[in-house]
Amino acid sequence: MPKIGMEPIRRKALVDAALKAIGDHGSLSVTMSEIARQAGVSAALAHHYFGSKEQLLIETMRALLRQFHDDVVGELLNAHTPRERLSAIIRVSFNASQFAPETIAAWLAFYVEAQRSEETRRLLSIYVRRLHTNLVVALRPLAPKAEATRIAEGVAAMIDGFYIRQGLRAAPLSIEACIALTEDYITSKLERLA
Amino acid sequence: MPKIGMEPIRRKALVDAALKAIGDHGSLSVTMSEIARQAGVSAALAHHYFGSKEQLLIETMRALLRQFHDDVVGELLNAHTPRERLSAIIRVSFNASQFAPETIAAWLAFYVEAQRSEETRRLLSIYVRRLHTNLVVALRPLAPKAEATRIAEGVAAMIDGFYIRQGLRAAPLSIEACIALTEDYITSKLERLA
DNA sequence: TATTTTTTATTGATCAGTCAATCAATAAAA
DNA sequence: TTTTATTGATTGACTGATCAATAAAAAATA
Repeated sequence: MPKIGMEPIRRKALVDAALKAIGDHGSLSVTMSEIARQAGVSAALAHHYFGSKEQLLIETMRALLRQFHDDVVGELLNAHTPRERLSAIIRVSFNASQFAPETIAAWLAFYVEAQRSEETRRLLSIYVRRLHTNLVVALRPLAPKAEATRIAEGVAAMIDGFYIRQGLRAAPLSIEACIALTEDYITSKLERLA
Repeated sequence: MPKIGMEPIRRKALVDAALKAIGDHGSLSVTMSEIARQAGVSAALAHHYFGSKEQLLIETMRALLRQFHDDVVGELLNAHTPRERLSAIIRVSFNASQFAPETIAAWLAFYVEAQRSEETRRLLSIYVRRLHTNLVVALRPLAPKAEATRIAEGVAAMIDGFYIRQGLRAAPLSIEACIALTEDYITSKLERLA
């Protein structure tokens, strides 16, 4: 019983379903059928709206990126000092939605996919650059440019590192511990400048 | 023209080929045929010696782990002060063979595989624990236990973070820069204790 | 020593299963 | 009547795994 205007609804449902499926499965080698079933539609419909599996996965990745970006922007609104801005960025990186096992699995899977897919690499690079820029801008009032850049690189690596380690349920570091260690890194580096 | 005693030769060739194929392909979804071709044998032979693709991949991962471990042990022999030991560990993490694109791709792929495969997760956990232990042992003379642990966690995350970022050929940080930033993190943290 | 038997090495052919993609068909809305 | 929504059925390609067949080396036996 087809109702009109389903396209955006189905697209969103399929992207959400893809994320869920990737998370459950722990990799991008999920089938269109799995995703479609999760979304409550047929695999044919998924192809109808996205053309190909690759395209659906890229849209999923875009959604992940957008989610992160929105979270950052939201948190930055309430941050008024440079240090608060740094904390906001860190907090978002480790907040519950980003740190959910399925989200982590998806990010990891996309990192791997970036080895092969130009488009995925391009999208991940955007994330990397945005994070870097945000960090440098927040650090700029607290450190000279060269130093701000280097701290930003260290922080970014630390965030990604904690992130992938969380993927192995083996390194039992709490969210709070990850945040504390990252904050502490910044503090240590800034203190040395004073 | 079968010669006797081929088993160890073929096993090694196949594991090397798997690593190469994974590196080229950028993921674990390589076919047995690809791996076998790379090793110059038939796919049937690969099955003959390893039983299954999964087993071959696990052996490949083991080889990667062993290589890393051997490198660490080798470097630690020449390191006599605590700080030298730390530098040795860092140097190995970023040395050319570990930082080769195909090696990085393989590590990344295994991180993803760990989401699904118990055995892979177990192996990766060994790497994580070993690295942690090595770092803590080296740090112990320089910092109280609790602090040593925390620095070790930060360093480990940083290493892994730089690592996966290297996978995206987008974040152009040289090996030397990664080493310098990691060393610098340790220095900053230790200075604060003095 | 000459022979037969067993073990090891190796592959081409093939099976059985999976999966992305396509398409024709159906039906409700416009 | 055209457009939008939807699916079941099917196709075509791929792939992990198996197996029978071949041949050389080694071991056993005569």
